[in-house]
Amino acid sequence: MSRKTVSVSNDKISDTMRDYLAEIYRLGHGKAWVNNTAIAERLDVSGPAAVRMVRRLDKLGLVEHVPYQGVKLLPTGEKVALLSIRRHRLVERFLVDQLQFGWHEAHDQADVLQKGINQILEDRIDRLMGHPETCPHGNPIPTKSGVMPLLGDKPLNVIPPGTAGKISRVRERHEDKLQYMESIGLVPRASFELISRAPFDGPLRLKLGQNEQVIGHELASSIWVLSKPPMVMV
Amino acid sequence: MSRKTVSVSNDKISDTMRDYLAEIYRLGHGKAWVNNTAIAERLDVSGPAAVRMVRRLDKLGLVEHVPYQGVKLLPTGEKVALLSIRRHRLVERFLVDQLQFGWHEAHDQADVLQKGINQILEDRIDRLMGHPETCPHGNPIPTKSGVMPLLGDKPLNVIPPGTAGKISRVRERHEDKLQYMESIGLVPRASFELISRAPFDGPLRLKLGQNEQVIGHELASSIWVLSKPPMVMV
DNA sequence: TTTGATTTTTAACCACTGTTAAATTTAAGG
DNA sequence: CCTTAAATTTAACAGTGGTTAAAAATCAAA
Repeated sequence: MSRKTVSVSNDKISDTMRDYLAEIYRLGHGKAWVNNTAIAERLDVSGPAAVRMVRRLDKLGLVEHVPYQGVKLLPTGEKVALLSIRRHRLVERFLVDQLQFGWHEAHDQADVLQKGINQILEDRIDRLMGHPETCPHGNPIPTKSGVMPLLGDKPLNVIPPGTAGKISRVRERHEDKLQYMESIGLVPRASFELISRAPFDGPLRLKLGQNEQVIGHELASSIWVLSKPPMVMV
Repeated sequence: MSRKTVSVSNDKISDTMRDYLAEIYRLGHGKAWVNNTAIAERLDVSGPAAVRMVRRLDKLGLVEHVPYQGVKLLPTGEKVALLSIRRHRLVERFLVDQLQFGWHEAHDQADVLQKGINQILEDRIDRLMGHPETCPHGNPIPTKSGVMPLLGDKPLNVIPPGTAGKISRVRERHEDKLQYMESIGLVPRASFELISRAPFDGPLRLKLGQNEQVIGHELASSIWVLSKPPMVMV
């Protein structure tokens, strides 16, 4: 074991703390400063509750908190966050593949079920699901050692028309939007071809399977894809 | 709906309270007085913690507590207890049938997983498991309306030699004993025939499948069976 | 640059569930 | 019937995680 050990003893970190850390990761994509009002909103708690927790996490060396500016994960905290996100995404996978939940319900239901998952259950689920690599929305599942796999994908609204590829993930939290996307075949692993993109953040036309769909710019920005650049006429 | 409604608003009852209520049911089989030192032991908390909780449950009208004597479930509390036990047993069933856990691990693991189960998940599990009637140990699963089905079974150590029947359930909590019982085929739904029973709480001989087994009196008292009385020579 | 609005933090509080140490009650034996 | 041991309850306290109201800091606009 050459890897440096996490410097906070594991049982000092409560489930609630893990929830906060995971949410900080999600909000900052692991890097950026996050203001704790956003944390409070996401976790549905009051501002002061978030402030106090953030300061506690700071004391433990899990995050860096600069008053009136925000909070950022430190390496130790990031690892805790990633392990929590791993568990969350495995549970989502389980809910959708085994318990017949829809992908639009997966996130919230996973928040509930996750409270009852320990390491034994997590490992069992991982094994029974065949060590899945992504959650139902296409997000990669961090490894057991706390590393987030990189996909190298990009949002649909930045790639040039003519590009073909596969949808990698859907970064959207609203249930109704998720249901709509599913209904038109906008799901991870689906093949697509971007036909055109109107300027000034206008709508996009794309081919999905046999059909052609037109979607708004905002929706497009939540759809991430893997693609080769289009052939260019010389 | 002619049934009288539970008189305590549901959200006044915490998960911890449900744990206490369920444990009181298990200790008193729903009827007898239970001393709260026993509760404390089962839930692995201090005596005072149990005392305070019992008094709180008393205030809510869920149990009757007589100081220095013990505690007994009132109808409202019993219903809450039974619904908690229902969830517990469904989760045990799920763990064993779906997640490949052994029946000896089921109880403790279910205590963990149950924390993450809400009504939606419970119903889903119930449906996917085909509305099972018993937990892996053979205990009946209370109905959704909070009624415990009666089995009419008896402990093996009180039935007369010569009796044949089926094992209905195994009331044993020790993991090693459960594993042993499973290894000799002493599991719910197994057919048996009691060959002899030595006096003075001596060992019992019984036929299980093709084999004959000898078991101690104490073990026998935890094995409950359904049987017709033996033919008697006149 | 000063003011006023907004964001963020501090202060003070509450509820729940756990703890240990002390007091009390019950029960049992001489 | 009294004494002592054991069981049970009370008292006092700790930690977590939530709340609202007030204070302080930041930001934007006049």
